Amino acid sequence: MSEERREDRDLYERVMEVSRRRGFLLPSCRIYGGARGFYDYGPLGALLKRKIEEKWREYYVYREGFMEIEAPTLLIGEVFEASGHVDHFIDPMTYCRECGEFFRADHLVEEELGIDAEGLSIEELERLIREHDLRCPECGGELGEVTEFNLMFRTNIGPKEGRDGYLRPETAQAIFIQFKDLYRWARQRLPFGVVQIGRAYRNEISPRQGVIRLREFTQAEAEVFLDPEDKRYPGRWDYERERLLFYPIEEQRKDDGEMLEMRVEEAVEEGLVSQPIGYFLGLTKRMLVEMGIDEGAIRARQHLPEERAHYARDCWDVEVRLDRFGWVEVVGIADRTDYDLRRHSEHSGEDLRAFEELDEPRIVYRPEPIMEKLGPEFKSDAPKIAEELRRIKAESREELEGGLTVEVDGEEIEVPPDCYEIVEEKVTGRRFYPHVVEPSYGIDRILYCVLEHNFDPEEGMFRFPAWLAPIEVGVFPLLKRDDMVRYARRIARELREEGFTVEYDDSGSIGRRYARADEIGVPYCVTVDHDTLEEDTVTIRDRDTTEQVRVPVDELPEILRGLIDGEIEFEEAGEPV
RNA sequence: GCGGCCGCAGUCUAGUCUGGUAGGACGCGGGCCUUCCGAGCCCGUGGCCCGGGUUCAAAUCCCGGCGGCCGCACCA
Repeated sequence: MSEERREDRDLYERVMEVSRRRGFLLPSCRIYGGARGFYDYGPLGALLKRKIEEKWREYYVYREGFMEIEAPTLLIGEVFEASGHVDHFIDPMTYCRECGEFFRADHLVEEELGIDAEGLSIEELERLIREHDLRCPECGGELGEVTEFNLMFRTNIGPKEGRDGYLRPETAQAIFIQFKDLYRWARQRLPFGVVQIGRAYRNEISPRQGVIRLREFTQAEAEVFLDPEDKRYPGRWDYERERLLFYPIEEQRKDDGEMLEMRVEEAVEEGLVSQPIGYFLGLTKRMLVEMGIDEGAIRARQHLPEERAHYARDCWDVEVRLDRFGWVEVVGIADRTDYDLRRHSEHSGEDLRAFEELDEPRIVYRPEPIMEKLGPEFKSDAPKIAEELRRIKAESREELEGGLTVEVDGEEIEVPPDCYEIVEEKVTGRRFYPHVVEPSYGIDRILYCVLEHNFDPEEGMFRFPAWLAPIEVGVFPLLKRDDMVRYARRIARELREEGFTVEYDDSGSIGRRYARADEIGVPYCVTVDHDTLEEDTVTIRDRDTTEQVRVPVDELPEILRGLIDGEIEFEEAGEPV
């Protein structure tokens, strides 16, 4: 009966059950009844997560050479005002008391009354709804109170009121606001990349699906700064040769739309994806496959215009197919253009532009305002006019002669020639806002995909790639006898000193210990037996074949390292048993 | 946030309808056994999601909360 029931449960349920029982993932705050949208990583989960993050670093930091920074998760309000998150992340909501339908209060007022409701306060929206007796557009029911739905967690910094702060809804902003220093550290040369791995927070209305939608989650983001005039990322690796399933907007809109399988380089050539996005799609696919995710269950799907974020011009998700949830976004690669740097420049007053030196300096001409003339002539408008004049550049002196027209506050103003002096200026380069292509990884989702895709439902165990297994080596005495126990403990200690994650186990029978190790995906188990005591050799058991080889104890660390790094085949690791 | 179903040791579950104070299996810890693939035997560990109400008495009935699953909505 219970066996039958076990088979009824879907993969998600089984994976989560093992994960909970063996300490990968557990609901937070359990003794207080749990907290939706929050999960703890248990001992094995924390190890696994670290290995995933480290693999990510291998790709982005060690191989691409991107700079890694780590910034606070709590940032002051101005940052998110500039980034657009305050406007785009806080929605006034209302709902129907009859049918329970949920609405954006401002959209509803706009549609029903035909007025611009943007920026209206909660109270004003509430008043408009009551005054005009607005009803539910679905069923005509009475509407509930208007509440501010705040996707960002807001707090105060400092005592009392203090300064506004938000827990970051994405890690990216911290990178943009440090652009000046980062650019300098990159020797002021584009392209360059900056990464960050860290927590981000979103107060989701209704988080579900375990670790797939969390209120606190881990992002690994890379911001790749590119020259908009040559918006390519010349990667040093061959990820563009990866084959991938592409699901572009046009196919999604067709009734019989299908995914197109091709190499990244072909997709770039055909104009399906931009080169930098393509490069990181290919990179991502290779990384996911390395983590044991099924190649056929990975695709690149382009965002439809209506689902794009406020900052994105184009965005492709890398999705992984899961048993229960279908295609799930695990990585988003967005073209953020110069949106963020421009906004932060405008809001902070800092110039966050890059500079490129020209091969040959150019001579340009510009009007330099003469304030003694401008002042008496235009009074209080003079400073603004001067500012506008300084913006004007010309190829030749003649273009500026005989007076100029500038626009100030929407008004055309004629500036007579005696109000400025034409000066010659040497231009040595151009200043511009770099564009940003952002591959953004949801580490928690990837971790769940890794669990599900490496889960063997027949045996009820994880078959992680050896390098990824949270516990790399199990060490057991064949019998729970003092001499074997001592020997095995010593081996376990020595392997730990060599940097392996090791589990020593002497409880129950040897078969039970292998089974326990299999369940959490331990790739190799070392057993101390009678021969070990005689001749200092041990057996290594391979998780996936259950075959064993016998090796000398003093070569054990080296052999295990080779096995885990995939440098030696198991059959060649020692004498077959 | 709405509606439906649900909540008992680490896991799976009997008991809930009909109120009388919780039983099993696996796991886990210890012991025996001395054994290379979840063996056996003995001992032990551990539970009614939280709060309130009804009642002499609540796992059981009622209300509220929290949490889980499904559908809707939300997920820039």
